[in-house]
Amino acid sequence: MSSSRRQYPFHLIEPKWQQAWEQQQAFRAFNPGETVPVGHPFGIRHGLSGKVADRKSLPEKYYILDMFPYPSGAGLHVGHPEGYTATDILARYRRACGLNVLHPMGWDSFGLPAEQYAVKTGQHPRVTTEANITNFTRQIKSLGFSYDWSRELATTDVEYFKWTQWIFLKLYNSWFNPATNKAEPIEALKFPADCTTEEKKRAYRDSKRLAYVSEAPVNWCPELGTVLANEEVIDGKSEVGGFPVIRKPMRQWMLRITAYAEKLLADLDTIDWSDSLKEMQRNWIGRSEGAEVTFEVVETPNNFKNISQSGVQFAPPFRITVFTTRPDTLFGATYMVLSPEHKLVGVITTAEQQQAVEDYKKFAAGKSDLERTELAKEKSGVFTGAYAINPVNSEKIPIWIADYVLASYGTGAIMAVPAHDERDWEFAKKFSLRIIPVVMPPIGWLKEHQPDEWRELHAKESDSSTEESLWNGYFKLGNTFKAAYTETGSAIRSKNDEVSLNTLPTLEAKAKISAWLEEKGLGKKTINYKLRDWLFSRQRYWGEPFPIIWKKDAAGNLYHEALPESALPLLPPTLEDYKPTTGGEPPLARAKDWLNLPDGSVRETNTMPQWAGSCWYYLRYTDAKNSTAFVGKDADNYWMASNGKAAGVDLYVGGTEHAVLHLLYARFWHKVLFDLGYVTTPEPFYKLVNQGLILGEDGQKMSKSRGNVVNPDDVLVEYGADAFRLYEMFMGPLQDTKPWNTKGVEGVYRFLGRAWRLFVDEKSETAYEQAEALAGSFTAENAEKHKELLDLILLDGGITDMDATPAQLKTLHACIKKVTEDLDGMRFNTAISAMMVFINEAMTWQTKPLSVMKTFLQLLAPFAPHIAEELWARLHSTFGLQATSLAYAPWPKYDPALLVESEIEMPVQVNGKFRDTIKVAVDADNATIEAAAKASEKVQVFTTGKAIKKVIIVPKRMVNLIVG
RNA sequence: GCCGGUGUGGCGAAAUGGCAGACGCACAGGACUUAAAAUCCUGGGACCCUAAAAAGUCGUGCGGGUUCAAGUCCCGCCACCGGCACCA
Repeated sequence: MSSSRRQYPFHLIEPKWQQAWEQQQAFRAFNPGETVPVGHPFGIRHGLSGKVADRKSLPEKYYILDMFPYPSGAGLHVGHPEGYTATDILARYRRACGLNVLHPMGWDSFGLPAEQYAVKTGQHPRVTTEANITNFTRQIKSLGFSYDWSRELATTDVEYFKWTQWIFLKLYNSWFNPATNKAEPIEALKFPADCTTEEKKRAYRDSKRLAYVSEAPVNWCPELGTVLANEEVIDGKSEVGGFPVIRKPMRQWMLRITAYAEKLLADLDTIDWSDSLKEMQRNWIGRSEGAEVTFEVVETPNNFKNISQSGVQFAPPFRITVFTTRPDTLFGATYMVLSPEHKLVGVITTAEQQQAVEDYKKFAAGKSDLERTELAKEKSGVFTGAYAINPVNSEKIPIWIADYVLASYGTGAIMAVPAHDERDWEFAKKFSLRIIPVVMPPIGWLKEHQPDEWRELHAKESDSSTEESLWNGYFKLGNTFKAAYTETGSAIRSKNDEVSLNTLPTLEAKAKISAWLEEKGLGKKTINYKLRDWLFSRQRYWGEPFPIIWKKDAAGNLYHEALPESALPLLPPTLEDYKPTTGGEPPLARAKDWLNLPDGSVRETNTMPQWAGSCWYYLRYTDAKNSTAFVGKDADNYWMASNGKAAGVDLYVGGTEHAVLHLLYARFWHKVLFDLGYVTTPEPFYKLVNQGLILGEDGQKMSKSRGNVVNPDDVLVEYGADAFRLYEMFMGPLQDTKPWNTKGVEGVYRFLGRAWRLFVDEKSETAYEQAEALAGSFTAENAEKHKELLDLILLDGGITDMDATPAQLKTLHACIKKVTEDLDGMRFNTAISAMMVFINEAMTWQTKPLSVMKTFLQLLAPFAPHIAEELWARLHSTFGLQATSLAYAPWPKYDPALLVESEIEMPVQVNGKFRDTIKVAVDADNATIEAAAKASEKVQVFTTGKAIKKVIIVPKRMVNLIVG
């Protein structure tokens, strides 16, 4: 900590204004139907003081949102305020522009750390969570953000998670109707004819619900004691903590997000997000178009064991359906591969291969996800002993199993075309399977991969040979590919009695064979997605309990049933022991009283993941106190409804880490709520910006272990909130990754000091300092006294009520223009540099016009609101003006006429090289400009004795003389 | 491997196809001071020449191209960052 003198008394100014804003509720946003208190600055600005704000009288809305933080014990990190400052600047700017700005903050407060702390100490997670929220609130408030704190929420609030549970019930009680392409209530779903019993009806509905129970291999993390969603597993390790994750079959709740794959993908085109983020979501959804093709398995004397699986009897003939994106290569399919988990494996395997197949299945099942990725280089698999018939050429092809075919994608089975697929190629090479090329590559491909063959062919052929004749020669010589050719090309050797693909380019070949397959009932066009359903239950204590109970039917089988809405909120039980169990039994199961209901049914003991609460918090902010609905119609209509192009949240700022987690989940929930008619827009976040990572001073990612973490509290003590805010924005473009530099904070701090000294009287400041020294350092107790001291500082006599000179006006209006345009484009760093330019210029003025200085404070206010408010208030009282709130003062407009120069400098080039500048009248004609350029001595050095061949004049820009 | 992004002084960074390096940091020199800090003023891409300057040459990851003119547009590479990764 330096002992240097403060640039200005930010330690008095900042608490003073934060308190004033809070008392006045200055940044409260008003909903339609609310009464605007008399004297509220918003009401004064918009003529609504003391009136009920109906939708027509309210100005246009602007909803600007931060990703709410998880209130960790470590407190605020410098990365949090980066996004928060950006949104705060824009919120303040839009307010000044006259919009009704909704800018809320809250807490994503369910989560693992509080629970782990509870396991260690026995302290209830609610206690630590509340303490952390208190600390976060203090830190965030000390930065002077203009949040509407009346809308604060926490996902752990009973009044909040009641509605999270309510939305879950909506998911549970809905299904996706492909005919109408939207979610509908499950009661409206018609039963098929064979649903004759209650059990069958129940099973049918359960198979359609958007929230359903599935018994399948899931991601189990033993260290965390819970299952995880696919999105939470990175390279076989948990996203939180980096612990190993294994596959384990468990009964879990799933959300049918795959029903929305197409909408989630298509609607990306309607929203304004960065390309990279949209691309991440597109990749995650992973749409691919192709066809399903059915192959019949050949019956041999020693295969086809008559086995029943999950109660379903299997009987021949057996058919295997595969998914392929290249149906045009079907003639090149020389074998098939099933995933080891494929349900037909046990049925078709021959006696001879029985043991090998069993061993391989065990081997594959024993691999963790991590091992599977690491071993990906080497293909493995075994022959089942069975064969299938290729439907296009009746060839008998062997059926293998291999773990490079995934059970969870497509149909869990493939046709292998080794000539045209990298993976099939490797597998075929390893196990000496046939390779038949059926797509003709460009001849250049042969030159690259098989130069010897290429030379041989070229030697034989004439110059006029076509690629086709070269390839014909190639195959005639008995050559075959030495690598897989996976691109498109013309089909070859793809012909049977009914259909020929030969000579067709890939796209047409695909269409032709698909049509033929469809006609024959052998296949159909299909679209597949990589996206899997969302695993939605966790074996944890600190999460929303599911509003579900389990009952037994007449046969003694368990079935689930939803609680009625009237039973909400369903509170979790109090526990002594929050520990997860090793077997995957949730901690809630320990609470026997809570678990067992009088009628013999039991409660669901899993809880929802942390993402549940963050899936809809942005909706709750619009109507945070509503006790009869998760959000009221009017509130949703006003804050989320379409206005021109924008819909939903107008601007959402947060980190990239949520690209395929929160941002995908929230879009999914929103679309369901939209389909069911509860919200008015199909997308929640119209525009989204990712702030870049702030690195440590050493250029490395900030982390405790590296010891390079910057604590905002420390920066605030030394430089104040305004300097902190300004620095975070001055570092560089918001979206960029950039390193922290404490010297840089000093730079903007000095800028604020220069701005301060432009206004205040140096002598009175000295008097204040002496008084402050006597009064002792600033504490909460002597805050009032210090505030009085602050009043000792008087304005500088250099500010006068005179007219501004044209030069001064020009400086000011250039600044207004730049700052306004940069705010619209979210270029905060260059906006700040424009204000620095203004201050550097204003420092040279003998006298400073009041009007100019007032306007400058308005420009500064969104960035450094405390110092701006203080100086604004002082200017008004000193000059006896009516005190108004700076926060709602109308944003200044620049006058283009003032920026017009009478004389301008133009660069002169000779042969494209800059040589001199000339001064000409702004409206000078080309002849005058040319003459002035030629008259320049520096230019003449390069033109004398040479002919000027051409003169290029771009008015108001430059002159270029071309000499020969 | 595939997709997306980024490459500009010692550092963070600016530049509607038109004077590259605004603004800030660090640095150097000066003023003020007994001294320091703070503040204020001045300087600055590299090279070459010079006592100093002027003038000149080169310069936005590398190689080409379009253009009177390219950091900016086009083609081909390289490096780094982020995401996905046996998805048929």
